[in-house]
Amino acid sequence: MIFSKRCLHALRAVLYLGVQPPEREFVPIREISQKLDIPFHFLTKILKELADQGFIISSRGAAGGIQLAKPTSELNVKEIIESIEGEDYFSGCILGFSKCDNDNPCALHDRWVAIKAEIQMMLGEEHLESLADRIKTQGLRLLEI
Amino acid sequence: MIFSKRCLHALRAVLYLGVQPPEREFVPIREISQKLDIPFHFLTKILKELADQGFIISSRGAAGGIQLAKPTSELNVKEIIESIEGEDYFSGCILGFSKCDNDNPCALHDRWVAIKAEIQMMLGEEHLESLADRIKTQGLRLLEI
DNA sequence: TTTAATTAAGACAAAATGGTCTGATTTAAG
DNA sequence: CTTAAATCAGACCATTTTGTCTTAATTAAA
Ligand code: FES
Ligand code: FES
Repeated sequence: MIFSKRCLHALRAVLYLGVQPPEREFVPIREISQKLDIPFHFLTKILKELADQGFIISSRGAAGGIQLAKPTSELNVKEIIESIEGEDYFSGCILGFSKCDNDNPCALHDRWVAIKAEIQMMLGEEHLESLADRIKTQGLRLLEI
Repeated sequence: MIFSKRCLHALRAVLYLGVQPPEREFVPIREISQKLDIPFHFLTKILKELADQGFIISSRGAAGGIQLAKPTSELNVKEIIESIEGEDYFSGCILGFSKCDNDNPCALHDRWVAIKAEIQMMLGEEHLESLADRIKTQGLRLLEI
């Protein structure tokens, strides 16, 4: 699998927020946990990271929960992934060398940089808005991992 | 990182075999372990898997070691990876759903299947021969992880 | 036939990842 | 002010991955 569980849980949680009707304010983590079948306390920790990174806002207490920090059009998928997996997640060498380096390439370097560029472009273009839109209008799946 | 350590160690070990002069027969695992800085016993276990899968041949005893089971032109990178990571490693859903399914796609499905196809094509085309060739003629790196 | 060099096997340990639990803190509302 | 509902904090546990160690089996060559 390409992404860690933490990252997948994070992505699916923000997607869940993205498909909520705009009038909804704070969504309890318990609800997300139940609807997406993600362990509650685990999810809480993951979402705290997203809050620290400024992707979501959280509010304690009754009527509390979490909420997207920006409009879905400004929430980028690549950025969310990198905030969980690490900044240079998409820049590594496919053969695992410490740095993917034009000046010291591995045997798959040329081919891999081309594909990496496409992946980065793809994820860099995708915002929560487009994903949430597709989920809502085409009924794409969000449940079951 | 995309591939597990086990997979990276396996790939680098067979690459090491691939760049050996053709007259060399069995190469001791200890040599590979030292040259590539891979833990010996760990590497032994990984290579046993490759031997069981028919990619390499091993011989015990003095003057023993391992050897590619076929000409480098017949050893495919994708197959080696799949033998370590699992057959369906390159067919999963990017959002971690249980199956990447045209009939029940996720919000990134269309874009991801396109990129997956490129990755599979790329790795399916690459044989040990081409990689070993590049390493030898262009001095590409094989050391340091 | 002995010895040295090698892989094979499997128990074990360490580290990373994934997950659980309890209690403290905060907040809205009765 | 009290209570209920929520996040926050951190210790803890479980599983998977990675790595270590010891011993057995095998083989070529002295
Ligand atoms: S150095 Fe390996 S992919 Fe660039
Ligand atoms: S269903 Fe998610 S990538 Fe195909």
